[in-house]
Amino acid sequence: MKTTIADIAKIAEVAKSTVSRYLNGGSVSNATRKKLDQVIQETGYSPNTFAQSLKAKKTNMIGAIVPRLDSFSASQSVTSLDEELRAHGYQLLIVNTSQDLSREIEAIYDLARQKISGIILFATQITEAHMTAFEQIKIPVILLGQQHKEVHSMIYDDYSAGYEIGKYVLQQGHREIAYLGVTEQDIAVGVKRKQGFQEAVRQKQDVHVDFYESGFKMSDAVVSASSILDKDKPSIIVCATDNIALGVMKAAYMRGIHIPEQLSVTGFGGYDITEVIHPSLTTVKYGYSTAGKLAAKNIMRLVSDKEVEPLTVMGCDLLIRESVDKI
Amino acid sequence: MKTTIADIAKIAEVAKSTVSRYLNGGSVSNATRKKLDQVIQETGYSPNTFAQSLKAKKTNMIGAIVPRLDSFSASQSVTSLDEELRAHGYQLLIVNTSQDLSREIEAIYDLARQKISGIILFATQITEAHMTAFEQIKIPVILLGQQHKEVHSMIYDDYSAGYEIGKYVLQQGHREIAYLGVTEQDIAVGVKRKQGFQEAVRQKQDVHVDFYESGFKMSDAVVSASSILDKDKPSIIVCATDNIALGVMKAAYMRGIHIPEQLSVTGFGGYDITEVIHPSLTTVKYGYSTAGKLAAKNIMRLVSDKEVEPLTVMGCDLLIRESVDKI
DNA sequence: CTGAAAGCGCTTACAG
DNA sequence: CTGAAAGCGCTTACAG
Repeated sequence: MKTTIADIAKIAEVAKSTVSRYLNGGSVSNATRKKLDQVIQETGYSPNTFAQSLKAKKTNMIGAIVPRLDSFSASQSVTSLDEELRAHGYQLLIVNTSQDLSREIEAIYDLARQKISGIILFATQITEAHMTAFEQIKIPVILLGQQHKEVHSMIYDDYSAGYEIGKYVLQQGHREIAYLGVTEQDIAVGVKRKQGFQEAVRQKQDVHVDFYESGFKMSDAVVSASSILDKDKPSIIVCATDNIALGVMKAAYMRGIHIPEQLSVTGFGGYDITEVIHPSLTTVKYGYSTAGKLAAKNIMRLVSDKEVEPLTVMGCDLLIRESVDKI
Repeated sequence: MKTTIADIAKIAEVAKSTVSRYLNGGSVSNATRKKLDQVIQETGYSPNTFAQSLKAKKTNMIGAIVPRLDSFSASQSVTSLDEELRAHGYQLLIVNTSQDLSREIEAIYDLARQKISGIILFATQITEAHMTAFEQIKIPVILLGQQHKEVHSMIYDDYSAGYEIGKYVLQQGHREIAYLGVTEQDIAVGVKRKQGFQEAVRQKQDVHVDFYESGFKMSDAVVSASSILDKDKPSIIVCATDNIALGVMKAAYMRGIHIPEQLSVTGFGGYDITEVIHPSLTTVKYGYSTAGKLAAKNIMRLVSDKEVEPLTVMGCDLLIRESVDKI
């Protein structure tokens, strides 16, 4: 039998409103406080969150909409987001959309219906439907990983990351380059990284770059890399993500090509695994944990009606390791 | 302005109860159905979930308590759990405990307070406190990954997995073996896998096995492996998890030891990455996705008061790849 | 400091 | 098939 505020009011011989006040830190006389302390102790009372939310018309919940959980970047960011939020009394509700854009839209409305206080969207593409949803729900939203001028956004400095990788690769003497990117639908990963890379190339003479496109999965990359290696002889394959780089390395091994002696490889991301493999992967480290934590701080500010910069740009660090040869 | 059931009742000129019935699939005349269809359409009405739950005294939410999100096994299982649940109209609420056992207990009570319908606990250890919590909350619980006689449990056949690995390793001619395990606090990973392995060894003559213990992290394994290789010359290191195996491989590379020519390595788990690295890792594949899906089915049955086997044992498959040499 | 009362948005018998 | 009414458990002005 669940005890309610009415039960404990009766036992303690006070009014329900007094109990409520006590519970919410309002002023109560010492005598009643004592009594209430005890009664609540004994009954093991705990408030019904629905009734609370129904009245208060809000919750302490923050929603995170994530395209997938089983990726290094997502799990890192979500974990730190969750920890930071919980440390401040918020609860994180994670919605996995399995990379289905329409589910993303559904999730936005769904979360709003559940009176979530704020939303963090791990964004890949921002469509019209997204914007419509944001306008309708009137709940603070933060975009993580992509930017849009009308929404609070947190992005990595993908352009610089691409530029840094490009500069380093050229410095190491590479002139025959294959760039294995992803769809341009993804502005951050597909466009910005490539643009930064291209800028580095532009500043150098006699460089030849072929651009290719792959899916995000390792297995996609294995296929793409194989077809590149079939017809081309680049000294390096610059990959738009660590996952793709891993796939390329696999493809190389499968044909007996040694890395980095016969083929150099780079990635973007800085996944843990890239340090452990052999040779370790030269890549750009993205601060996924830091981003999650910062996203938490920002959404909490927005929820409390405090100011937040419309755009936060997070830096990245070039990680020079073993997968690139000097030629 | 949020529209409520009262608003739409007024607009459609019917009673609130009629609207509610309409919403919940009760019998309504064709005329009123038409009208309601339209009004709800126009107003974009969506029900307040708190009010619903307050009355109904339950939710369509299932809670998952997870020690960490950033592991292959957890993210795989959670993803499929989530998908299966959503396909049946349930929502998954994920609670990350950051491997803190006391947070796990808190989470159990927390979820109960939120009137969650069922709980899936990604278990590592089951303590007294857990059992007390389970009894108090009176909500269906499923343990995933560990077993307890008083709770519905789903486990992998760790004993057989250990046995299979052992049999294979011996078959390949290995006689000087280092077994790198984990704490025995973890019955499944620390005890069962080792016991299965030992059983295989017992059936063979002249085998020498040294048992060591490592933490779960790759970096822990690098250290443990280094100290093993310093003083010992096993022909193989059998590791209790893929993560540990990855760490061992790293340690070997760092000292210029070739795998598998100079040292063989095996793991448990079947993480995706183990197929991509070079040499690919011989390991036992655990069906994390299948497990998640099955856990979803089981908890839904329990929530609907249907019978579920107290113990579900899930099989594993030996994956023979490149990291073990025949000697 | 304390209590009575209204109300949050919905559902559920109970009549009609 | 439809409606009036009570109630889920809590909070919030408003008096006292």
